[in-house]
Amino acid sequence: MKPDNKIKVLLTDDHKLIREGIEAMLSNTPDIEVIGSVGSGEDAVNYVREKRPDVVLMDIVMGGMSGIEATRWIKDLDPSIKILLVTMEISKEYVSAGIKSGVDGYLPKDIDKKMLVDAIKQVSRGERYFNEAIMKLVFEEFYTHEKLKSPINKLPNDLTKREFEILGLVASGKTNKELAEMLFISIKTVETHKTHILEKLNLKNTNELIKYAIKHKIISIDSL
Amino acid sequence: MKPDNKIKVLLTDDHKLIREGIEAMLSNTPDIEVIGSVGSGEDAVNYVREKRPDVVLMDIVMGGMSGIEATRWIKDLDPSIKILLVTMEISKEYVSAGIKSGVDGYLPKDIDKKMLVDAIKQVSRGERYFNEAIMKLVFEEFYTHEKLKSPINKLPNDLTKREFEILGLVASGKTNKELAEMLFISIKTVETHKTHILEKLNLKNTNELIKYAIKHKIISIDSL
DNA sequence: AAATATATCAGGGTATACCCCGAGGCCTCT
DNA sequence: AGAGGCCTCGGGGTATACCCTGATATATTT
Repeated sequence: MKPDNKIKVLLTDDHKLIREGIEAMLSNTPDIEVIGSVGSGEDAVNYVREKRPDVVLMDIVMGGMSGIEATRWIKDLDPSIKILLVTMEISKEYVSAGIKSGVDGYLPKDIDKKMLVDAIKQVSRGERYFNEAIMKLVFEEFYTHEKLKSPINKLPNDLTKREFEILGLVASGKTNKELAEMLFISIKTVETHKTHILEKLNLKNTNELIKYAIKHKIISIDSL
Repeated sequence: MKPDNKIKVLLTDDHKLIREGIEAMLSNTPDIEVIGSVGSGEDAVNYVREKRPDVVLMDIVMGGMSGIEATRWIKDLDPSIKILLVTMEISKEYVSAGIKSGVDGYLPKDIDKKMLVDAIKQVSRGERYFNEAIMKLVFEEFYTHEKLKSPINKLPNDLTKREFEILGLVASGKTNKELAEMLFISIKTVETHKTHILEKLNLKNTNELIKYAIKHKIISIDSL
């Protein structure tokens, strides 16, 4: 972008009043120019097909095509076009769906001029614009989602304390000898424990034990 | 929790020094009592089996079972026990894995006393403790993950076709003898291939080979 | 008091994995 | 024709894992 070129912005909102409000807000900024203003997602996509704005301010809730859907289309046409979603309230579904469709930022509708200008400049530079509230929301969703989808690991609870302890260490790659040394017991004892573990878990050897341990998340793949 | 009962805390870290440091930090707090201090994930799980702490402070990186895995096991035993992960540096993988395993909070190791006490009290009330940096990190991961789904699992190695074939079979649990029989080659040849594989992948033995294979999706966990 | 579970260890054995060395046949590329 | 990579195989060795049979001590349970 040449320094004398303003950032070309397209406004999309089915409320004319809001479009005009935003346009007024941006009217006196030196680096930003509103080059268009449309009232539907379809129009936004068509507009982008002909003229190429740098940034699209997109309302989420509109009659017809939603802002999310329009975003998908526009990003498919030209991923370099930056899209800022604008929304009344921050909702989980919209944030997640918006991210999936490839938006570059999220704005509340009650934004002030400075934030708006900052956001537009930021995404036009290729950065993203998400405020704390959004990130917190994403975190919450991520947290509950990740937690719920974690499978319940059946525990081989007929193992004794010592056996359990050894199970973890064997799975992490320790040899019998190493175990004997680090636990201050003889190799024979380690072998006995291991034999019992293999019996109880119905396994054949250390190799199967490792696979068992990974499958049942006794050790994690990340730690490998 | 009765008001006259202190919050019972278990410390888990394989560095005794750090355990003692944290214990000293918590020694003069009226509402918190350190009831135990162990040096491994296995010990933590076993300890929790007998005594029931309210909160477990858990190091992530430990010899043997990781703090993440220990968390999973403890949460499976008793989800009401709150777990705070403690880590040197904040890493994407750990945060994500930690959340999946059900942790209630995340602490950096260079925490001061006030933050530590706050975090413990907060999770013991059933709230979560994650700071801004963590949430931002999760957001970043969520964003890139949702946007770019690039599950290209390439194998950055110079294994030959034959070696690769054998890698898969070894990982699936075949012994050298079995391989020799099913491939109609001698055990010596199998050994040679395996030696080359171990060299090229910088591994030590079959155990590590299995872990490597699982990590790199050469064999799937489901097939175990 | 007796039975059971747990943790410890030993002898003596076999099977397997892993190591170091060398080597011949086959292919492709230069 | 030579060089190099790949696949094949061997001798001979050590280390480790695994198996079988027992044994002792301690603690818990019945």
